[in-house]
Formats: sequence, C-alpha cells, structure tokens
Amino acid sequence: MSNILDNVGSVNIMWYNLPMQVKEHYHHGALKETLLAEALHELETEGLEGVSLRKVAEAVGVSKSAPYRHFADKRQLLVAIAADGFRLLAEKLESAPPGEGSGVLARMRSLFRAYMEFAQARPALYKLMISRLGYELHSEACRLNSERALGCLIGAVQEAQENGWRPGKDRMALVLSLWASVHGWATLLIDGLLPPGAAPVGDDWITFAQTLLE
Amino acid sequence: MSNILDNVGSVNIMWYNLPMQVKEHYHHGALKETLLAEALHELETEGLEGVSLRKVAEAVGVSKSAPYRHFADKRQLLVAIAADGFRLLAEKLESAPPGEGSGVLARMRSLFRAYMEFAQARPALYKLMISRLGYELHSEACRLNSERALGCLIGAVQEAQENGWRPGKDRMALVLSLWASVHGWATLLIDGLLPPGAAPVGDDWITFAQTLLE
DNA sequence: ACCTGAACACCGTTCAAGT
DNA sequence: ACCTGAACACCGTTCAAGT
Repeated sequence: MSNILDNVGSVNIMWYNLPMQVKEHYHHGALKETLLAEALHELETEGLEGVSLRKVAEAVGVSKSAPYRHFADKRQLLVAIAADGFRLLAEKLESAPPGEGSGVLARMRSLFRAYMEFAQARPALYKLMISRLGYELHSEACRLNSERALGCLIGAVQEAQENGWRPGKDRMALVLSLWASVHGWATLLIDGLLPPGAAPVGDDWITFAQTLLE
Repeated sequence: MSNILDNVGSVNIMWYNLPMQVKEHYHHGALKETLLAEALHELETEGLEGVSLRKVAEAVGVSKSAPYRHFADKRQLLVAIAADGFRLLAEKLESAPPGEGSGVLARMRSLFRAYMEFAQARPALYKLMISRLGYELHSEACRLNSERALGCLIGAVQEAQENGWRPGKDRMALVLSLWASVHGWATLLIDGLLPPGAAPVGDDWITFAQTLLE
C-alpha cells in the first residue's frame, strides 16, 4: 500500500507542498483565527487578567509554543484583538440609526447610545482597545479602525454645526470633548465607580450625558 | 555572659515580649509601610505590569513570603496603594487655589487643572485607583477617600449653582457629568489616544474641557 | 510575634527537534 | 511549512519551620 509520505522520504523541505489531507493532521489550517477567537472568548469571560497564551493554546488543542508561529508574543495577539474591537465599534457606530427624536443633536444622541452599548456589552474588550497597547505597538490596524470610529463622531459634529450648533467652535475641540465625555462615562460605568443608582440606563444615558450640553 | 534569650529558652510563645533590640534583627519594624512605599515606587516607574510582590520583597531586603504577614495577597497591597492615591488626590483638590480668573466657574477651573495634573503626574497610580480593585475588594479606605475627592467637585458645583450656573439642574447629574468629562480627558491623555498635537496643555486644559460648557 | 525556605501551580518565551 | 517538548526565568501563594 503506497503512502504519499513515501514520496517525501527524508526530504523535509518539501513538506509544505504536500496535499491538504496529509498536512491537516499536523497543521491546524486556520490556527491564527482560531487563537484570536479563543483569546477573545477568554477576554470577555474572564477579563484581561484571565487571558493566558498557554490556556488559549490548550483550549484549541495545540501546544503552548504553537501560537508563536503566528504572533511574535502575547501583546501582538492582544493588539490584533484590539484592532478587531475597533472595527466592531466602527461598524456599530456606522450602522447606528440616523437619529432619535429630532433636532440637530439627533445623530449625536444615537452615536452616544451605540458607543455606550458597545462598552457595556464588551467591557474587557473596550478597556483593551483603549489601553496603550495599540499605540505602543504602532498597530496600523488599531490606528485605522479607531480613526474610522472617530470619523463617525466627526461627521455628527460637522452635521450639527452645519445646522447651527456651536457654529463658531473649533470642530476637533468639540469632537474630542464629546469623545472624552462618553469615554469617561463608559469607563466609570465599567469600573463600577458610579454611585449605586447614579448610573443612567437606556435612554437616560443621552439625557444625562447632555446635561452639560443644553 | 547572660543573654536575654536565655530567659526565653524554648518558650517561643514569649518571643513578642522581647525588647526591641533583640527583635529588630529578625523583625523589620515598619515592613508594611516600607512594602507600600516600594510597591508604589515600582508602580510609578514600571507601571502596574511591572509590580511584582517578589521583587518588592527583595528590594526591601525581606523574603518573598514576608509580605503575606501584612497583606492577604497582592491585590490587598494594591488596594492599599489605591486608597492612598485617593487620599493624595483629595488633598490636592482640597488645597487647590480657590479660583483662577473670575466668574462662577473659577473654582471648577481650578479643580479641573488640579485633577489633570494629578493624573498626568502619576498615570499608573491614577489608573490603579480608577480600576475595579477598590470596588471589588470593598475597600473602606478607597470608598472614603474617593468620596472625599468627589466632595470637592460637589462643593464647586453647589457654589456655581448658587451663583446662577444651571440652577435648575440636578446637582448629582452635573457632578457626574463633569467627573466623567475630566476622567475621560485624563484617561485619553494617559493612554496616548489623543491625536498628536490635539492634547491641550497647561491653561488650555480648562479652555478645552469647557468648550462644551460655554 | 514576625520572618524564612522549600514547594506547588502557574506564567511567557525560546529553541532544537520532529513531520 | 507548521508544530511539539523540554527548558529557562519568572510569577503568586502556602506552609512547616525557625527566632
């Protein structure tokens, strides 16, 4: 009975030219994506502290050193997750309903709500995204996707200004102030620092966050 | 030559009744405070990731298990540092100059500046304070000192409201919105998420953060 | 009382070796 | 090519034992 491995013999160099059926016993096929998915799962169920490269590897049925074939180190895996998180946030903001109620701030209200929903739904991912990681590792993916998310806010502010909201103000100053405000609310909520009962929920978020805007 | 240890013999129970000169060779004396100081130093020089109980113990010349006589675990040491951080913040806010410039927001401006200075000067400590740690471990010291710091903000808002600033608004909603805003600015700056050149410095902080308030 | 040393169960990471 | 196993240098934590 001839085995396709016979054709290879001791010529290890040609291993990567073998057909898939032979390789799949030793090669995972989509290990990188599987590792990312499992790590994201650990992140969201156990928090950043609970993410361990060894545990992730074991969970997907691979040795502890296998991940190093796809990520330079643990931080690079985390930054890949963060970049994906920014993509998810950007997509959520981009597909947010055009506006709630009426008025020049309708779209802004909608974005606020979407942003808060994201942070509340995936607190550990949100905190990872916002950490220094992407910045320090110069992750192009993080930069692009976070700029894409910020672009939504810029668009909303531009629209509001064109409709008479603070027309004379510096646009970027407004955008950053708004971002700082939602981000502040999001982190205070995530970290449990709001006094019991003080945390606005649902529609209240917008009303609450805009107390200063009226 | 009689040694005071002779009086003890094998009665180990009486060890804690020995005079200081005898004990100090084996007892540190103020190990708890020394550990806290060293850990804070590591926190501020190497960040939270760089704080290791073993390293702290070695740095102060004590065995790796010695800290467990004074702290139940690493988290309890960190939460003690966080509580102290809140105390430092409260003291800084309480001793902030009464106001810069004039107007109802003078005191608020002063508090904003003090808060931002604290966060910028001790980023790792600030992030530790704001983490879930104190909340999860039900640290009374964290709660009290953070409420003391928040009390400054409440006072400033009360004063402003009494002088005609947003008199009809819910006080706590204003306070939390303001806190969320400064906190948001602080963390965005600490985590390097502000676009280059976009981070306001010095006096600009106040102007910038209050773009939304005018 | 306060502290030490060995031990246990984890980590991230590297590297020669396997297929 | 992709993956494994042993090894190294760290961790936090516990516990019997020392003083």
